[in-house]
Amino acid sequence: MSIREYELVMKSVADPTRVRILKLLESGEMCVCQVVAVLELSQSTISKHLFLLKMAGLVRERQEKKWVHYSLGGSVGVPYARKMLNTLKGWLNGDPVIERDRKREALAREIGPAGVCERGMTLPARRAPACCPAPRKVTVGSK
Amino acid sequence: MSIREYELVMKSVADPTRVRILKLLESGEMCVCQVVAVLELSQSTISKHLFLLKMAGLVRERQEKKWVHYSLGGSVGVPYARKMLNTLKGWLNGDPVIERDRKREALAREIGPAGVCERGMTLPARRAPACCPAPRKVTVGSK
DNA sequence: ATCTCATATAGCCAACTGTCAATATGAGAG
DNA sequence: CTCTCATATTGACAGTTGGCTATATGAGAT
Repeated sequence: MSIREYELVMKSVADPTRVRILKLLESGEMCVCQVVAVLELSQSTISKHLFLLKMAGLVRERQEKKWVHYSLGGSVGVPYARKMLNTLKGWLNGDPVIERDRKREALAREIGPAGVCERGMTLPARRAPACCPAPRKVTVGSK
Repeated sequence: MSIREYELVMKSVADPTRVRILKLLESGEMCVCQVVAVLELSQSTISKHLFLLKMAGLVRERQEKKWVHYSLGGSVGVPYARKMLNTLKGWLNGDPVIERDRKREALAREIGPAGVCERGMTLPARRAPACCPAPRKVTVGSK
């Protein structure tokens, strides 16, 4: 309702990294390590972005076993958030960055949180054949 | 279409000052001096914001006499911009800041661009009685 | 051609933002 | 209880942003 709340939501969705996260979550919840693996940003960076999205009422969190899963549609009572999430579903679907993320997302969902974490929050090079070892960890989580 | 264009539009509308300008323009075009008078920010600040809004395809400009008038709905071919302008029409209408701006906007429209500029881009204290002199210019344009 | 004045641009500065490496936290497993 | 490990937090740093003052620009008026 207030311009302050509006600003919180809009600034949250305006950032490229955060909108990439939101687009990932459109097809279902993901754990932090999966998001890290897909976007190839540091774990602390992803964690901070998820915190901001949560503050804006755009995502909610759920703990299961050792993983924290995030999903779309946080607290009710944030009308701007829900409206923007809905609008976003129809946007950016043709964007090359988003499409690349989607492919990597499919991989991350295939091998699951445990699989991703075993590999040090990275993804297998190509379709997961459930055989390939993790890459030699020269600089883990780099780039 | 691209995430870059998306970012341009969304960052533009996410700023409180710029959304205030957009809300002003919802009831019709205004010249720069009128926007300055209503928002009580420096002329250069307003000018810069209008430039950014124009770049994002959210506003267009039109010169008439010595004044430049800005209005909503810039270039076609920026789908995000049009969609956001439409969405914004239903938002923030109850916000105290926006409501205050609306009252001042009415004053600015009453006296017109010429009237506003004669007063050094300020507004009369209350309903314009077409008589009151401009305030002594101690520090013009200051808060 | 010159002057005026509304607007645009340039330059500056403090505050904010996004990223990473390093470290702290805390729930599950043993 | 202790250890492990996924996630959160901290601190540092570069880049961006939004505001201002001062100055440039350029179309109308004279």
